[in-house]
Amino acid sequence: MAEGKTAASQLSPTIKTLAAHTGFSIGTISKALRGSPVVTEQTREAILAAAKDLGYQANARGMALRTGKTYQAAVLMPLTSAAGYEWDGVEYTQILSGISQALDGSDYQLSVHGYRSFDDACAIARRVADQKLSDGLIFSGVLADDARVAMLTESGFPFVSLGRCRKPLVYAHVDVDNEWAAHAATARLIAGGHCRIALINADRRFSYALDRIDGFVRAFREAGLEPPLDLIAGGDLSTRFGRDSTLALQGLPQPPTALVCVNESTTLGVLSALGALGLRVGEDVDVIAYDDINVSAYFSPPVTTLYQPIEVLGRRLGEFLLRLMAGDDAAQLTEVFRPQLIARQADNLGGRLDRPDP
Amino acid sequence: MAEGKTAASQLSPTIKTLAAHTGFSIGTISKALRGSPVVTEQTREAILAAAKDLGYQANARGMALRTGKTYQAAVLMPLTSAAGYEWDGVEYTQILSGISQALDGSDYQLSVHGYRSFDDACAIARRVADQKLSDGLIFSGVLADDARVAMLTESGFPFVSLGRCRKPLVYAHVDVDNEWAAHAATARLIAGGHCRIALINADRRFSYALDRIDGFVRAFREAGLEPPLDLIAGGDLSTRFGRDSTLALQGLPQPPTALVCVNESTTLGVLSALGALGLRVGEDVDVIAYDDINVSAYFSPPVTTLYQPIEVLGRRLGEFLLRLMAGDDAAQLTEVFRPQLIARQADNLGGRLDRPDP
DNA sequence: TCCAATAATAAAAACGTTTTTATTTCGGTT
DNA sequence: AACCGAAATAAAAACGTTTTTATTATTGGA
Repeated sequence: MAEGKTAASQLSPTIKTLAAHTGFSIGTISKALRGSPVVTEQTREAILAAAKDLGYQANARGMALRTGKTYQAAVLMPLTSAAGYEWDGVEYTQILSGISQALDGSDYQLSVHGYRSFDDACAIARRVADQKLSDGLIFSGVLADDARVAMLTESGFPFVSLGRCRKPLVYAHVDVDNEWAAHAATARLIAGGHCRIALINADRRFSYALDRIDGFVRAFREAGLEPPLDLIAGGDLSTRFGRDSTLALQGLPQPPTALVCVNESTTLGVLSALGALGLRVGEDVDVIAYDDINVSAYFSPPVTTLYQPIEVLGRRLGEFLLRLMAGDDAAQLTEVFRPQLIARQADNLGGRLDRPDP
Repeated sequence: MAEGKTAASQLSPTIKTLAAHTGFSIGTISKALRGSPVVTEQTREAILAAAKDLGYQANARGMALRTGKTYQAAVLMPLTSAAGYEWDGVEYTQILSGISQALDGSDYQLSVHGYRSFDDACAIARRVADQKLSDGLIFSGVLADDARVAMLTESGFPFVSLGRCRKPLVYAHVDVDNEWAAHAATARLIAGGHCRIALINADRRFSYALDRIDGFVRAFREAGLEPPLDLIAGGDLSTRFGRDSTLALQGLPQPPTALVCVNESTTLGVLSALGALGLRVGEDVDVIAYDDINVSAYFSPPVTTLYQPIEVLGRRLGEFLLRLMAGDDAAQLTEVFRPQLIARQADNLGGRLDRPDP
């Protein structure tokens, strides 16, 4: 009974609604909205006014179908399903937060793909690129020889990685200067009089784990010492790993007198193990940690850290991806952050570090 | 020069490609793929074989445009931009992990929308629903009177909340039995001989903060005691808040002898403050904490917790949303989890709790 | 005064689906 | 033998855009 128009006006307005209201054709409407120079200023204004009036919002699916774009920015996120590893990957909240902020003003939506293993991550990356599930991709946990980086670089699919692989490929990335940081931490401990220093590290297949070993080794070499390679532990970055590896290391004939920890999750496990062994941090043992979620200040005692606000990295990841999708050159979109050393009491060995050199 | 077919075969195959290969019309192809009963078993098989052969994958954008669905499940995620609050919201990694797992086999993609304030969250929820940016929505941090719940319930947009509001509305939700948990923790401490018990709680506008106060108060009432309302602190759930509020409480004329902490982030701050004041946890002061990321076991000393694997809640959120989007009744999609008390040494007050009753 | 060139807009096609409507085929009735 | 109904499939329309092509109106020049 009621004419169609009435019913239609209930639904969200389309470009056709605008056409009916303004009297222009849908093509003209589209051009006006996209800012094409072929429409008169006067027409554009009329159309924009009508669009505002009716609360017109372009239908993302229509655009997506026609243009082939998805207006999605995808992130690969590690799933932490195992019980006891709940703290694993907590930094992802920060990363996603940063990316989300970067994408905020843009036309892009943030979509998250969970993966269970590296192979899983590769398969998903391939699927995203092949099926064009998104217009760009962000991921972390880069291996020294990372299949995702290789594959996506070759196919030209836009992506930004948090971390660098060890192949001479050109691609957009954000990273922390892990070699520098490990060197700084180790050198500081060596200066404090330590020579049995442990490195609680990630698994060696990760590129950043190798970087850290490099920095660790360099600090010893520069001091004229042989690096204690037996004190390098590699594993998942869980609290449990931090605890277990510390217990194992302290059971050695020549246990470490200081530890460099690769993130705060493991650091908590390290502190827990040291406490259980009756070792006082800052007196019996020194600890320096990588700081990813800025919580080390609250450990007892507070731990000296290399701090890098990870959310800032996340924001940069998002910014880079936007620029990449806008056509910028990947070679220009790289940044390596150098973390900041925040000295707290726990690596001071009872004030020894402050003691003037003899 | 080369015929069009060759070029087309490079791109991902569409329903038209299948039509050309099998000789059927695109309508029949579509019906066969969707499992419509009108096509012969024989044709279906032929079509399915061809689809497999060519690696056909339905184009999500085409489907989306035609059906009006988006095949997106959206999650509202709080952004934690302030420096010093990096640990805020770390549990979101777990939540997203759980949701992602639930969505894994489905046709739905997980998309994340960050928000900066409650009003922001409301605005985004409204936009998602109005513009149909997704087919369903998940969010947490429910207020006692939550505009999102009210708005979405009224509009009929599918959503699942982590937490319940205090209005008599029917909607899908997952929650923790916070009243029970606060009661359990408080009663345990009262049984241990405490009567000056503090509750380090979230802001009172959150529904779950009120639930916890209810349980806290009930435990005192049941013991014939007046609840110490002056010892209820409310704030953001940061580590800093845990520390600051503990320092403030311990400065009172009659400071608390025990604390119930509302999550692990604040707990770390509480422990940090107690350590700074020279108070030994488990001897001078007792602590029971809500356990959200299962890290309390590594605190020094380990803290007794009410443990609920939050990833399980996340998975249930995803499952409920899928069923809701499939047309299930929201009234049936509710679940309240009761956390598990994991007794550790730190709420024992030097063994007092284990002492047989006189 | 007329033509060509230009500007502005309209019309049509296309993206890849699903769904509705139309057509064909075939076995069974009358 | 003509017809009917059902079954299977084909054809067409539609979702909301963008882009290409076509049309109309306007201007300037000879």
